Amino acid sequence: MSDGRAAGQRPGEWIPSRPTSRDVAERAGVSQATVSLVLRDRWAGRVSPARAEAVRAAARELGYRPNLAARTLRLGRARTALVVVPALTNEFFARVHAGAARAAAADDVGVVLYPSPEGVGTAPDPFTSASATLDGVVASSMATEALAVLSEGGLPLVMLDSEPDGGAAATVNPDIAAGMRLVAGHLLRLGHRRFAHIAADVDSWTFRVRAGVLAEEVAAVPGAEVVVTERASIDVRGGLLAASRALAGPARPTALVCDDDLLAVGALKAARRRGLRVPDDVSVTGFDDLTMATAVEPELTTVRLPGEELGAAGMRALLAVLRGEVLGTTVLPVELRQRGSTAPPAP
Amino acid sequence: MSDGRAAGQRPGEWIPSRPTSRDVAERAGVSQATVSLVLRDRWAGRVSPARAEAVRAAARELGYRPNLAARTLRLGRARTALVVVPALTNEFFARVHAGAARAAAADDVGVVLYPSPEGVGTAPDPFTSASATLDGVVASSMATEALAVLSEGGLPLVMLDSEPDGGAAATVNPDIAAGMRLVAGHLLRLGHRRFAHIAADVDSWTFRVRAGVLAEEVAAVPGAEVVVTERASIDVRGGLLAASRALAGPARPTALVCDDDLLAVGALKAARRRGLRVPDDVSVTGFDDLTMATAVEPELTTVRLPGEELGAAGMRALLAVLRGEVLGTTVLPVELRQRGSTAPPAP
DNA sequence: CTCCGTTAGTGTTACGTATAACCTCGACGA
DNA sequence: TCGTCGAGGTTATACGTAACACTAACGGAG
Repeated sequence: MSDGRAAGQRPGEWIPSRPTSRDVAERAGVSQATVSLVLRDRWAGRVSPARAEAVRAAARELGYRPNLAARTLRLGRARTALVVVPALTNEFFARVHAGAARAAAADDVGVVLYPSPEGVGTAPDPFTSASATLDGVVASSMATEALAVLSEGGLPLVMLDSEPDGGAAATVNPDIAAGMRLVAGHLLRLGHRRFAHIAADVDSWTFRVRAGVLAEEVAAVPGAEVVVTERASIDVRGGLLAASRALAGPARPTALVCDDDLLAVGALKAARRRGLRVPDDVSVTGFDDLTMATAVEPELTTVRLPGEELGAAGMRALLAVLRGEVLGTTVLPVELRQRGSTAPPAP
Repeated sequence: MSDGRAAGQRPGEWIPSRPTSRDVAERAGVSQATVSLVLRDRWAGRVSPARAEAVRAAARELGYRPNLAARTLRLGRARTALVVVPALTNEFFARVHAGAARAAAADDVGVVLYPSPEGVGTAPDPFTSASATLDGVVASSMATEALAVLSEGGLPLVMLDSEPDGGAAATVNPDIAAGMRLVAGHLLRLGHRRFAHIAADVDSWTFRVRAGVLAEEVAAVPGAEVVVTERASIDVRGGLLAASRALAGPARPTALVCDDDLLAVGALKAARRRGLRVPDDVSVTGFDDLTMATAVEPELTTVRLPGEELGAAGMRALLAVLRGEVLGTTVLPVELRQRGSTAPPAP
């Protein structure tokens, strides 16, 4: 090895070697330590302004970027958080991510997104497959089994739309119970008495709450009843199948309460296939207020969950936990968006 | 709250000190070097099976996870690739990511997803905001300005659905031209002669190709014409507005050719609002074959782009480039999905 | 008995950064 | 005159891992 500088034993193949802080130091005629001080803005009263500017100029000319691996190793923390979402395909979680990324960026923290693949058991380990060193985790409404995997990481964990006091360092939830109360109240006031619950087939806290509150609210009105509950995978097809089954029963429900807009869109299709008009023959409601909710005809009455704010609040909670603060559960308000898919039942 | 595991942190400054390979070594009664050899599976003929097993047991008991920052620093490569998508909200790019992640995992490489925020100029630098050390980049059909930012990273770059020979180390494209030819041929055979092009308002290669091929194919048939081209932001609302304008013109088109399913769904709504029936009064086509394409009524005739395969092929290309291979452009086949939104024009 | 190859390890180093600890020099007060 | 102080740096080191270079023991061949 006649290579002067990096005669070291680089394993593997050739790597385009980026300039290091030492290269910058050499070019600026200072020591590596000075470069670090200047570039980290720790130079007040320790480096003269002229030299500081020289260092910055050298860095700019070389296109220097600090090696994140080395920085992380040295500092012991990565200024990076992992955001875990159950599905990327679901627009709601894209919003959650956007909010989390925004909040993190405000604190100069980066975000790595981990979309948990279907079937958590078979999923690759989020902590290594995310390939970044991490300081903490924000995870959205996961199934209980997925939650168990996450808590093994040994990292501060903030849960979104999850059971309060469920072992996480903090929890941030949209007010799911209030959302379902709004839906039930709206439909009951319209005169509906026979409900079907098109439920998600995921065993997570948020869906248990939805089922519980719906049952509760309906039971509070004499003569009202949830005549059938059908479970469905959270996509349009699942909603279609489940709603078809629900509508096929003997005492046909007049309102289909769906745990998710995707299910509701499927329910819309199911109703149409059975020759039922929405909302004249059957009302349909969803959850989330996805773009799709206003893309379909009629537009969906749905509960708007503040996805972006949820992600942002979750990230802020994580950053607070990392600073040593102790947090409990935060609850964010939700809204009912009344649109064309709900109306009084046919007499 | 009283969970023993997660509550193990003292108040104040707590550094999440995970066990290191040295801790494992001590517990197993060997040197740190041996731990590294065993855990990296480099021990064939260098460590006795008994000791190797002891090391693995110690690692398991301590819950040891190698420090990725240290490993990356030592190796000079991260076994991590960045996947850049223009929008997370778009299901198509979720598919691209899924494919890329799958292909990367097969080679034991991790993936970090970077959803380019709106307005690339103002976006935080993808390379630092992704917070991971990276070996290469796979980027999907970006606007030309975004591409410029990416090429500054000094990393091997594979572009998806982009201009061949556009400066990337390799390019993988769905056969967009063939897709548009299928759409145009289908509509022309049905008898359509007056077309509107509902185009994306993004200046990228893929959309220029779509416009070019549509114009070309239509011009090849006497009497056929693209009577209007409307640009729209790639979402349902954008499609609605653009299609409204297109349908308001004097020589009303009988077919709305949309650059994206989201635009097509908007077009469906626009037609309905104007009292036009689809497909009887006007035909509509899209691109991508999103879930939404079959959620609407009528279901969309659209070009299915192989999103997952695109991502996987892109990642395989990147890995090949990292191994030193030289690649050109790969083209993946596309399919026309004929559904209910197209029919012969009214006489 | 010596030489050599093999097996089974260990010692040591470097990766690039951040920072504590140290050094140097001129000005200044006593 | 000397000690002291602060400004303006530099030197040295540690972070955790991977792997090269080395060693020691042992057995068989010459």
